[in-house]
Order: sequence, then structure tokens, then C-alpha cells
Amino acid sequence: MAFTALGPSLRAIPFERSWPQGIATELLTEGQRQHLAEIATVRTFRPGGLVFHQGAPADAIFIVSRGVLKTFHANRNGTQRVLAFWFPADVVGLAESGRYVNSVQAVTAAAMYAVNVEALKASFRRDFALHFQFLCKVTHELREAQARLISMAHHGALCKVAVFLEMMQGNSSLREDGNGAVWLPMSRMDVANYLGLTAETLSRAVARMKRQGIIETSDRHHLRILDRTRLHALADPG
Amino acid sequence: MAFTALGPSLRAIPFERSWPQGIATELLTEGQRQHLAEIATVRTFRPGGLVFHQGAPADAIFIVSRGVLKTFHANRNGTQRVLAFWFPADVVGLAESGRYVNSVQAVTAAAMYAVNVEALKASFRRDFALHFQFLCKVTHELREAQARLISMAHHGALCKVAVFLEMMQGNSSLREDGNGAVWLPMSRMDVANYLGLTAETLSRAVARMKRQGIIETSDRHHLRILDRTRLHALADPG
DNA sequence: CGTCGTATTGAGGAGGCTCAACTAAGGTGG
DNA sequence: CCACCTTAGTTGAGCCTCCTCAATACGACG
Repeated sequence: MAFTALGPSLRAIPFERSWPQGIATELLTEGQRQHLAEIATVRTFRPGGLVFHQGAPADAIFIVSRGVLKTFHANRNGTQRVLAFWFPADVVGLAESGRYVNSVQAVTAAAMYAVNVEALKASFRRDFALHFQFLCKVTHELREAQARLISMAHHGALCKVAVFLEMMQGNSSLREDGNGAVWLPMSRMDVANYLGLTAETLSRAVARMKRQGIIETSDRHHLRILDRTRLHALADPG
Repeated sequence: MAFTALGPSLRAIPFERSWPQGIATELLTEGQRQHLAEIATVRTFRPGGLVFHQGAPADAIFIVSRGVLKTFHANRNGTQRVLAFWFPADVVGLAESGRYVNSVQAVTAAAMYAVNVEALKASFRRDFALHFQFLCKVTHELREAQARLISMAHHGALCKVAVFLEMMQGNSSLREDGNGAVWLPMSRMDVANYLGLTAETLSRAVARMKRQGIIETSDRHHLRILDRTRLHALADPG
């Protein structure tokens, strides 16, 4: 689908009842997407390219057009924690006191719509629905963060990995065919960091799933889910 | 201060630069608060009272007026995970597909403004700034969830507890005097669950801090921070 | 084809969970 | 008002998982 041809996309599960339960849908109308495309500039990034750095003045917010990106937070001592991965139709760059709180970096080659904050605010003023859809999108991201809190805090390594794989499998931009093939563009270290594990533990968890015949891996970045039922049993032990 | 006399309050760190860095401020004008008070109904809850249950149809969103509440998510097997504690000027009840995703329960006696979703939406349509401030508030909650993800995933029990205590100490509605006294209205089990620990581990961590002279406890719900510097050292190990 | 960063595999140790006993506190009914 | 019961909280012993450290294999790059 020529998503990008229409301009920025925003996908989330809406507040309202009318939509089918639990399924993310496009929030913006064609008109809104065209309008956003007009006030936005497209910026492309090569793998590893930095979109913005934590602490930098926040003059724009970004909507992912193509590619995969990650948000991370650098601690004083130099270590970094991966907080989230982003895909097309996600929004990043929400500021605090005029500055970005985290850094965002491209994992794959990526394109983003950069929307000037003041321009966006002006658009919000004119288009109530657009404004509301952004509220909806941020709420959706909040819920995802909360859902992640559960699996991060209370579950073991196998469960975390299973949850992660289900999440990636549910993401249309990583699904390669209808038969469980998933593309994992990010490095193992990033995944481990994201899940609050060490690279070693992640490796062992993946190896165990392979031994059990739940998944198989060809290349380091390509994985196939063989037994979705058992994967889900691992992901959802309670 | 007679917060509640003015109507609902919304506190968060705004997007914009102009405010002092990193300090939560009142987002609403007196007029907005009065307006919200008019379209809202006040509902009171005794300790343990359920504000709404996960899965219930979401017809209202709630703004905390008085008291402390918790959000939790019940799993199939009956166990519950505490996702957040809420204080005056916080917003809860953001829905997904017309239903609440989590349950909210009063920890102490509490009062909430219940705002009908449709009425609120109508107000958003008329008052751009009000709409924008809600976006700001939700963004703020998203950032807090992300910050918590870091300490949940990568740190040990002592660190988690230290972070929690600093958070509670930073909350004006729990601070009892200027000298480190903090009121912890929630049960130890809730705290442990919230931090992703068992009650036993939490108990041991608190005991250790007492032995080290960092805190002291009188009653189960009252705690005093004696050495803020060392507490912060525990909370922020990297 | 060599080199360096990334990924996997192995052994050992620390921290938190489980299980269990015990104490404290709050609530009920006699 | 007190005895009783129930639930929350504390403390201890043992086990299990995940992290740490170290060595090795793989792969992307020049």
C-alpha cells in the first residue's frame, strides 16, 4: 500500500466503541494526511542516524513514514536503555519543557515527517479532529507502555521474549508472509536491552525456543514462528 | 490550599520551554476549572471502593480531586498487578474501544470528578487550550511510565524502593512536613506489586535501609527519610 | 582475506522468589 | 470489653533464575 504517498499516517486503537475491538486503525482522514504533508518536511536517515538527542531543544515532532527506529535514554555513566521501537504511523518527539527527554535513532533506513510544533499547534486549533486523534495516539502509546510494565516487572526471560515476538509478529511492517516469518531489524543487544535482559540471557532464551521447536531462525534478523499456540502459552502464563 | 473549591486540577510538566525546567505546574485556568466543575459530577469513594472495573463500558473519564487511588490489571488467574498510584490532579479512565482497560480502586477515601466523555469532547471543541492541556497531561503520564520502565527492568530491589520513596516524597499530597516525613497510605503488598517485587523482598529492603539509618518508620504507613543523599545514591546508581 | 564488533555458549556466583513459621493489627461477635 | 479469627507484615532457609566473567564462533566491513 502506498501509505506514504498520502502523507503521514497515525495508527492506534481509538477511544470509541464503534470500531472493532482491539484493532489499530488509521486515525487520519485523507484530507488531514494531505494537510500534514504540506506543513511537514520529510527527513531521511540511514541506519544508526540520530533523529534527535535527549536534551536538545524540541522544535518539531516526528511521525514515522518508513523504517524502524528506537528511543533510548543515556545515563550519566554512558550506558543506554532502549525504551521503545517505532514503526510507521508512530509519533515521537513529545517534549518536556521545550526539550526532548530521550534520544531517537534509526535502526533501519528510515523516513520521518518532521512537523514544526507551532505549525502543528496551529493546525490543531483549526482542526479539532486532528487534535483529538493525536490525543488518542498518545493515549495508545501510554497503554502500550503500561502493558510492557507488566511483562517487564513480573515475568521471566522466556516470557519476555515470547511477548516481544508476538508484538513483532503483530506488527505489519515486520511480518514477511502470512506464515510466521518475522523480520527483526534491530540488533540482539537492542532487543536484550529493551527487554531488560542481558544479551546472553536473550540468546539462551531464543536457543531454548528453537530447541523446543517453537521458532526457527535462518539469518540473525529473520525468524519464523512455528508454533504460535505454544509461543502464546509462554507469553501469557497467567 | 483549597484546590477542590476551584474545580478539577490538572498538573504536569508542559511541552513548552517558558516554564521552569522539570517542575509540574497547574495546567488549567480558573475559568477552565470552573467549566469542568460544571460539566462534572463529584463522586466519593471509601477506601477500597471501585471507581470502575476493567472491561466496563467507558462513559466518563475521571480527575482525582482528593485521596489516593491505584490502577490495577487483573489477570485470568485472579492475580492483580498494580500499574500506578494516582493523586489529586491526575487523570484516569482513558478508554480503548469504548471500554476501560484497567480497574481503578480507591486506596484512601477519595473524591473524583467524573466527566462524561461526550461532554468533555464538546468542551474540547470549544476550548482549544483545554484540549491541548489534556494532551499535555497524557504525554506526561506516558513519560512517567517510560521512566518507570527503566527502573523496573534494570535495577535491584533496593534501587526500586529508593526510587519509589523519592517519588512519594516528591508528591505534595504525601509530604507531611518539610523534614522527610512521608505518608504511605497504600499497603505493603500494593507497593511490592507495583515495584515488581514480592512482599518479602520489599520488607527486607526497607529493613536494610532502616538498619543503615537512611529511613525510619513509626507506624506502617508513616516513614521518615533521614538521609536524602544516600537515598538518592541508591535510587540512581548509574 | 584479515579485522573488529556482534552473537552464542559455558561455568560460577549473587539476588530475588518460594515455602514456611511467626508476629502484629484490625474486625467481629459474644 | 475481651476472646477470637482473619489478614497483613516480618523474618529465616533453600532453591532457581538471571547476571557476570570468560572463551569461542560468526559476519559484516574494509
